[in-house]
This record gives sequence, structure tokens and C-alpha cells, in this order.
Amino acid sequence: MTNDEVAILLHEIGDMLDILGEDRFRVVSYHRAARAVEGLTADVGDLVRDGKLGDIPGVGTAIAEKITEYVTTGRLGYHEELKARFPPGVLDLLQVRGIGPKKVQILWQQLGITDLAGLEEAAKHHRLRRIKGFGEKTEANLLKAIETYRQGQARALIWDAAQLVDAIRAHLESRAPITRLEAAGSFRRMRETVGDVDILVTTRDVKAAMRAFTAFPAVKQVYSEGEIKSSVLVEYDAYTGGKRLLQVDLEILDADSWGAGLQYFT
DNA sequence: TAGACAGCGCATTCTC
DNA sequence: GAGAATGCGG
DNA sequence: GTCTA
Repeated sequence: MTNDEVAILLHEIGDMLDILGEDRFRVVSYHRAARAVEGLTADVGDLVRDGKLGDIPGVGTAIAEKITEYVTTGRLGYHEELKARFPPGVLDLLQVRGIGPKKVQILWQQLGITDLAGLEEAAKHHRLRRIKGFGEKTEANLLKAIETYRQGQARALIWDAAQLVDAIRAHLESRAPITRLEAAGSFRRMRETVGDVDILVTTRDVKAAMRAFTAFPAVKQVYSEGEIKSSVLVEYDAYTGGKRLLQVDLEILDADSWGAGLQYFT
């Protein structure tokens, strides 16, 4: 039982409660606890053994019980009960970028869409745009997102990610007056793998820096591009060979919020 | 045991 | 078309 | 659900 497994389980409970329309504070409680477990330095199994789960901020009696059950038995009844309330496939929809709990709920309840294939079909036949909150753009974006999802986006080795960060750094520095650049997130926490990369930057030319970022040659897709925050999908060479995809976010900070930003994103 | 609970940038859609 | 509202994601 | 007053 790794911390990450426990965290995933708690996140999933939060998502399921969210889709089911449960109280939002319960929902955020599960996500908050999940994040706390993610960021733990100690092994959650050890904490269970020592009765120290309560020391984790955001983990109270109810969630501590659930973690204990999972760590000691390898299963979590509550998670299984919740999961049983969804047709198989529905929860997969959450994996598509741009689809969150609210959209899953709508797709499922209003259109009877219970899996990826159903979603794709509906989008192709323009059945989504009739629903409130969905439009032409959303339809097109979802089709693209489904494709990207199918291509798969595994976690990257920290080493590969470091290479990528270096390449991006060089690119940015050659095109804008970068005063500071650092990777935050799991990268900074020295994990062996990262699910994405967050890059924090300070610069005297915000526009140029951002333009350079989204114009990085290996960028395959720009998810969003704003004045101070952008998100892209980048192709990189894996150490083990072959091309892989990784999401990279860039945020531009002003000098005085550097410390806070680093803290926040890590 | 009651009441508070993080805040924000971006994209898109909704509403007027 | 502008500004508000909503959802997503980090 | 969790935390604080």
C-alpha cells in the first residue's frame, strides 16, 4: 500500500461524491486529505501502525478509519459501495481533459453516456451541443481530448523531465529576459516520476516569455494560453527510447511573490 | 457543538 | 457584443 | 468531513 494508492483512492471517493451531488465540503475534505497523503514524507502504513494518522492535517476520524481499513485489509468497502453506483465506464470519463464531475453528471444523467465510446459518438453527431453548458467548441475540444487520452500520457521519469525543463529553459532564455526559472510541484519534491511539470518564472518581459513558451518547438498542443499562465502538451524523448507526451504548465510570477509561489506549487 | 471551510486564471457558454 | 456565470484545473 | 472556537 503506497501513499499514492491511498491518495488515489481518496481522490476517487471525492470525485464520486461530487458526481453524485453530495455536499461539496465532504467532497473537498476527501480531496484535501488525499493531497495531504500525497505530500507525506512518512509511509502511511507506518502511520497506521503507530496510530498517527490523526496527525495528518485534513485526516479526521472518518478518513483515518478508511485509510486503516485499506492498509490493513487491502480493500475499502466505502469506495466499493460508491463505485457500485456507477455503470462501468462512467468514471473513465473523468480522465478526459476538460471533463470534471459536473460534466460527467450531466453526460450520464441527461444523455445516458456511460463510457468514452459513447461520448465520442455523441460528440461526432453533435448531440452534445444541445445540452446546457456544452457548445460547439466544447464538442470539438472533447473529441481532441479523447484522442489525446487514448495516446496515453504516462508519468515521466524525473530524469526525462529534467532534460525537458533544461530544454525549455534554454529556449525561453534565448527569447526573453528571464530572471528566474524553476520547476515546482512533484518535480521539486524529488519524486522518481512526475505526472506533469510546473515551471515558475520571473521576467521583465511577460509577453515575450509567454509567447516563447507556447512556441517551444516540441509543443504539440496548447491547452490554454493566458497573460501569466499557460498549459501545453509537449513531446519529449524518453531515456528508454521513443517519444512521449507530458503536460507542462508555465506561470509567471512577480519577484515578490516568488517564495509564496514556489511554496504553493510544491 | 456550531459554523467556517482558498482563491484564481483561463476557456467557454449563457444571458441580457 | 459585453459582462456574468460556470466548470475545470492546478 | 475536518477544524477551530
